[in-house]
Amino acid sequence: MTIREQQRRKIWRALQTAAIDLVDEHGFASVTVDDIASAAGVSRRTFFNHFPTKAAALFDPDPDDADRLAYLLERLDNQVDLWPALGSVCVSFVTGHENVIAVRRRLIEDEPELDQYHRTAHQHVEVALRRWAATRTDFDPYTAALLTHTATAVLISAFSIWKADDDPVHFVTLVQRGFDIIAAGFPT
Amino acid sequence: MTIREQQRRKIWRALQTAAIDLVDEHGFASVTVDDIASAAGVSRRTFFNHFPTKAAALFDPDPDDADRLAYLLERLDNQVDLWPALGSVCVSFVTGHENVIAVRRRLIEDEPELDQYHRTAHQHVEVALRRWAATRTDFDPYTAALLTHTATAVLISAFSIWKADDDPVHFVTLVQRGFDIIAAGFPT
DNA sequence: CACCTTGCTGCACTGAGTGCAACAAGTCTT
DNA sequence: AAGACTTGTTGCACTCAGTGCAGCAAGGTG
Repeated sequence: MTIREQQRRKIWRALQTAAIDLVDEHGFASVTVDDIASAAGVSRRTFFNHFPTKAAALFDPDPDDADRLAYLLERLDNQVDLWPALGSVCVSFVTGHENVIAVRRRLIEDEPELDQYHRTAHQHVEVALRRWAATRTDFDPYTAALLTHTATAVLISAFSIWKADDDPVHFVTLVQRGFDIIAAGFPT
Repeated sequence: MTIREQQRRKIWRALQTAAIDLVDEHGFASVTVDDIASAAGVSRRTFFNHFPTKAAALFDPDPDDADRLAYLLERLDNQVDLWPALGSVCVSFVTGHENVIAVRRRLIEDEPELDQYHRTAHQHVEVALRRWAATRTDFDPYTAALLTHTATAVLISAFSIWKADDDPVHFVTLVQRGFDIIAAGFPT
C-alpha cells in the first residue's frame, strides 16, 4: 500500500471517529461538517473528498471491511446450498465486529432518525451480495434478488432487536438464527 | 372529511404530481423546490409544510394508501399462518396500483441515485407492519422483526426486477411468487 | 533532479431545510 | 350570524450541506 493510500485511510479514520464522537456527545443536528473536519485536523473541503454526505461519515463501511466481504464471497463459488452459504458469509462478516455495530446501535437508539442513514450501510453489503449473485448463472435473477435482499433483511432484523448493552456474542447468534428461521420457511 | 382536509390533500397531490412531472422531465438535481412549489401554485414554504424533504415529494405514500394498508392489516387478526397472511396483505396492497409503481420505477431507472430515497417509501410500509406485529403477542419480537423486514424485502425484490414497461399484472405475481419462494425456505 | 499525478485547501456559490411572525380562511360557540 | 378560536399559508431571514474551480503541496516516476 502506497504512502498516499496510507495517509488517505488515516484521514478517513480520523474523520469517522471524530464524527462518531461528536455526534455521540452533541447529537447529529448540532454537529456541523466544519466541526467534524476541524476535530479531525483537516479542512471542510477535504471532508467532502472522503464522504459524500455528513451521515456517510457515521455509517460508511471501513474499506478494509468491504475488502473482507468481497473475499468471503469469492471463496463461495462451488457451494451448493445457496441460502445457508449466504448465512455463513454474513455470520463470518459480522463476527468480531460487534463493537462497531454496538456504537452504531447506540447512536440510533439515541436518535432514531439516524436509522434511515444507516440503511445505506446495509446497502453497501447488498451491493456486494448483488455483484456476487450476478456472477452466478445457476439461478434466475428474481431468486438472486430475493436472496440478497432477504439476507440484508436478516441483518437489519438482528440489528433492530439487539441492544447495545446486550452480550456481543448474542448478535452473531441472532444473525444465524434469522437465517435458520427463514430456511425453515417461517414455521408457526 | 372537513373542507380543510380536502384542501390540504388537494395541495398534497398537486405538489406530488408537479414534483414527479418536473423530475421526470428535467432530472432530480435540476429541479428545485421552488420550481415544484410554483408549478403547484403554492409557496416554497408551503412545500415544506407537506413534505420534509424534496425526495419525499416523489416517494411519500398517498395518505389514502396508508389508510388502506392499516385497514388490510386490521382484518388479519385471527389468521393462523402468519407468513402467507402477510403475503396476501402485501399482494392486496399493491394490486391495482401498478401505475404508481411504474412511475417510480421509471424515475429510478433514469436516475439510480433516487433508489436510496425510495427506500423511505418501503419504510412507511415497514412501520405499518411493525405496528401491527407489536399488537400480536403470539410470537417473539425477533420473529416479528424478521417477518416485517423480510416482507419488505420481497416488495423491494419485486420492484428491483420488474421493468416499467413489463406487464403490470406481472408485478403482483412477482410479489406472490416471492412470498411463496420464501415460504418454501429457498429451495435449491 | 525534473515531470507528472494525486489530493488537500480556500473561495464563492446554489439550494435544502427551519424558525418566526404576520395573515387568511375554516371551524366552533352562543 | 358575529365573534372567538384554530389551522394552514406566506414571506423573510438565516444556517448549513454539498459542489465547481483554481491553486498549491507533496507523493510517485523516469
